[in-house]
Amino acid sequence: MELGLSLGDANTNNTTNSSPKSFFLSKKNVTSSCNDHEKKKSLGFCMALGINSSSERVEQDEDEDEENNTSEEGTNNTLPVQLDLLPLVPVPLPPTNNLPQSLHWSSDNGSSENVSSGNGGLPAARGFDVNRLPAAGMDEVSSPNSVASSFRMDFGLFKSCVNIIGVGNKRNSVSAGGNDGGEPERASDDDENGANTRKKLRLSKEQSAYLEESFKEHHTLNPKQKLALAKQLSLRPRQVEVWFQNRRARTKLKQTEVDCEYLKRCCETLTDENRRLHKELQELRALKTSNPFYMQLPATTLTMCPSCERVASTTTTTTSAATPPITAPGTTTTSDSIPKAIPFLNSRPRFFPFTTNNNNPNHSHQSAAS
DNA sequence: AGATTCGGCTGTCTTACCTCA
DNA sequence: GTTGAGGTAAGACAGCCGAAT
Repeated sequence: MELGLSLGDANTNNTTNSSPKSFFLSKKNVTSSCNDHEKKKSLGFCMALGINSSSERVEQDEDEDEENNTSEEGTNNTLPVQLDLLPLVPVPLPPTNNLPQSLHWSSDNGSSENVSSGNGGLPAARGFDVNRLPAAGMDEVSSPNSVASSFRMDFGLFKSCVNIIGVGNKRNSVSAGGNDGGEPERASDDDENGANTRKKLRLSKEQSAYLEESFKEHHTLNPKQKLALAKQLSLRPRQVEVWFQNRRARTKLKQTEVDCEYLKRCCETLTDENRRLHKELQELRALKTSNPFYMQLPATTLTMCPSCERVASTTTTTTSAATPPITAPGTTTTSDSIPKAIPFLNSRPRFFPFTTNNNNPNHSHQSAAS
């Protein structure tokens, strides 16, 4: 099911034809990605921008392209439309040189690939990446709890199998029964006592930070990367896999929240604008009744150019041309003023998938708003 | 074409930790 | 200062689905 939120002509069937004047709320993504969050916060509506979860796939594909060292950068013909929901806010990335050491992914061809070079490998996809929010820095994202709590976990929680690596712990590799490098098992993790209890551990600060940095570079891992990361962090590959799964899910959830908030603001702005225009219309009608000469204005028909979607006017002189134009105070009927009266629509965000043919050489319409 | 494998996504459970009264 | 309730974040898992083989 697709919900079409049309901002354009109500007469056009935007949901069925290819005229992209509306953006859609994909039920698949809305229900799935917002489900947990809506239970808690009831944000009203969520939105899946783009093309049915393609953004995640885009990141994955780009990552894989990096790994394969393909030279097809920027030549991807199947590049999905990236809809920037929010204004591009240049948020400085935290320095990545605070890693314990550089991340070296072993690519498939065996060559070691240093990926800790800033955000060079990051897909510049989202205009507003929740991972780069200043308030969602490394520690805040990965570990909202205090540093002390993390260290408390490291040294105080594990009763029988504390094995410290650096400052962190190695409890997981112990409980894995020496499964490092083994294939990820989907069964529940039995600890060394054979108890089938699902013991939950807290990753150390260093482990979380390392995983975060890895996630900034690659949102998905190939088996080799997963094994290398698990070995480096003394975690089970399954743990790394699960961590990335959860991280992706939470990133998506946060992005959905951000998108949702932005769309709510857009909706409020449009509602206010609609209210204001209704009020203006009422004022014009009132003026029309009070001023009988008002209707002797040259009839001005406002039409929208289907090509550039700008308002044009055609004046039909049905009345005396000597009649001076009378305009209502504060209101204008010229073609220039109409778009200016709708500042939001003039500065509409680029995520509206409008098709503009302004570069069309055959487009001879003299733009009134130029 | 159907079976199998694999990886990602989603929903849910569980646990650790924080806040506050 | 201690404690318990409530909330939240995060780790873990099962099930499902799509793609690849």
